[in-house]
Amino acid sequence: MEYTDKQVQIIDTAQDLFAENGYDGTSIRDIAKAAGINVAMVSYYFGSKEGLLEAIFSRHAEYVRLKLENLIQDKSQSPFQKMEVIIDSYIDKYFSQQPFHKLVARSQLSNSNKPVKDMLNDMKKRNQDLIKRLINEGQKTGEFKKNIDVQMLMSTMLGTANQVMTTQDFYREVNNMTDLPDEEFLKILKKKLRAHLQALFKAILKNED
Amino acid sequence: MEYTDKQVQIIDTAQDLFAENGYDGTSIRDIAKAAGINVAMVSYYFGSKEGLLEAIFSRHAEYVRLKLENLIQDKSQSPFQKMEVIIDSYIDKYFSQQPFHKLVARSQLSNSNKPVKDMLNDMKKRNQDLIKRLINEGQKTGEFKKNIDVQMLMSTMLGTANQVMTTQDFYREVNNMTDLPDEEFLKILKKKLRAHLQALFKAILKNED
DNA sequence: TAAATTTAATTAAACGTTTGTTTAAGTTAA
DNA sequence: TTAACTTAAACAAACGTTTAATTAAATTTA
Repeated sequence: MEYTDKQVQIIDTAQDLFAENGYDGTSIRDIAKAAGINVAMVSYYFGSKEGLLEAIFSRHAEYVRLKLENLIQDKSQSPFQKMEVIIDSYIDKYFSQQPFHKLVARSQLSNSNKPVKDMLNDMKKRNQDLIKRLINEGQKTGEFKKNIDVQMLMSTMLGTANQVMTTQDFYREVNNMTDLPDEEFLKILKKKLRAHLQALFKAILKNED
Repeated sequence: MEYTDKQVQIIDTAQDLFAENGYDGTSIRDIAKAAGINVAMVSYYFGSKEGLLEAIFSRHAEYVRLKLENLIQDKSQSPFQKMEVIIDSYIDKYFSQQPFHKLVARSQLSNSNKPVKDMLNDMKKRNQDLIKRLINEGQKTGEFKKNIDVQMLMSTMLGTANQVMTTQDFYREVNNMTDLPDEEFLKILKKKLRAHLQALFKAILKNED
């Protein structure tokens, strides 16, 4: 699916507003106003408000898949090094595209929007299969332990990153970092999260040398 | 704050509907219909729809605090044993009160409802302070490691549990457990999650003997 | 205790907004 | 001269909340 500049502009705007105020909490008029377009354009281009939401997700699905596939085929890195890259790029993506990931989290919690949920599930399944292959590779070389629950492992990565992101203001308050510039605070938070997740993955995945 | 039976009935109904369809996705008329009351009763008892949401959270806050405080003061268990109890009771609560925890997750993602967010943050801060005390205790006895990021640790517990809960249907599908009875599936899932979290906590907290 | 009075609970109807979507007229570009 | 785009206006439906009237319960008075 290809989109014109105007359509992409609508998608981007809607993505931010959906993430900020929720799907139900965002009206088409809000989107139209923020994007500087007429309310009828959403129906014209995407059929409906729900169609717009689907367009938002489909635009991301392909990008993620490609990136993962390329990484896994890379033969210059060991399985655990690849795992570290996955953690890194995941955190980067989480923080650089917070609105989108908030939207994903919201959509997973929601019961409506069956096509959207199916799309998210397909996305996740594909990604998880790729990671499973990576783990199998590491088990063959003896770098990884034998019994690994891939799904629990991924739930920890996604869940922890999500939790840290959604409660970052709380984290900031508790640690007296409210007077720090946003950028610097996020840098520290990312660093902490990265170290934390890598320690967790190491404990679960790696065989003691 | 004390509530009459009728008020509790409204709170319980609203809690389920909010969790299922979101705050914005649930109308006062939906709540009234499901609870078998008139639409005006919500405004009459709780002032507004938002007031109802606050009532939902305030009812839980006290309960959690009491339980945690009692556990920590218990001298018959070691710090790590207490930590295991915390994980267990957390998982139990997560699964037995899924609608409520979905609602919490939704509310944390949402930007509106400042009083509600403040209440959630207070709740979390109190709980985290108690757990911090528990960890300090374990560090004094030498059972726990020195450098522990309590907030990252809690983010992993809450985040992982949340992620597993919200994507349980996906977990079920991928592992070919769709024909299993609900109850049995949840039992297995809880067991896996418990083992997973305990392994994580052990790796992060405990000193090698 | 019985009746009278006050307070609380409950109702249906109506309020003004806002919602997603459609229409029909207009503009721009191919 | 088509076709694609863009618009303002209108649509019915749903929203949270308020109103005023009515019933039920509690309290006071006789």
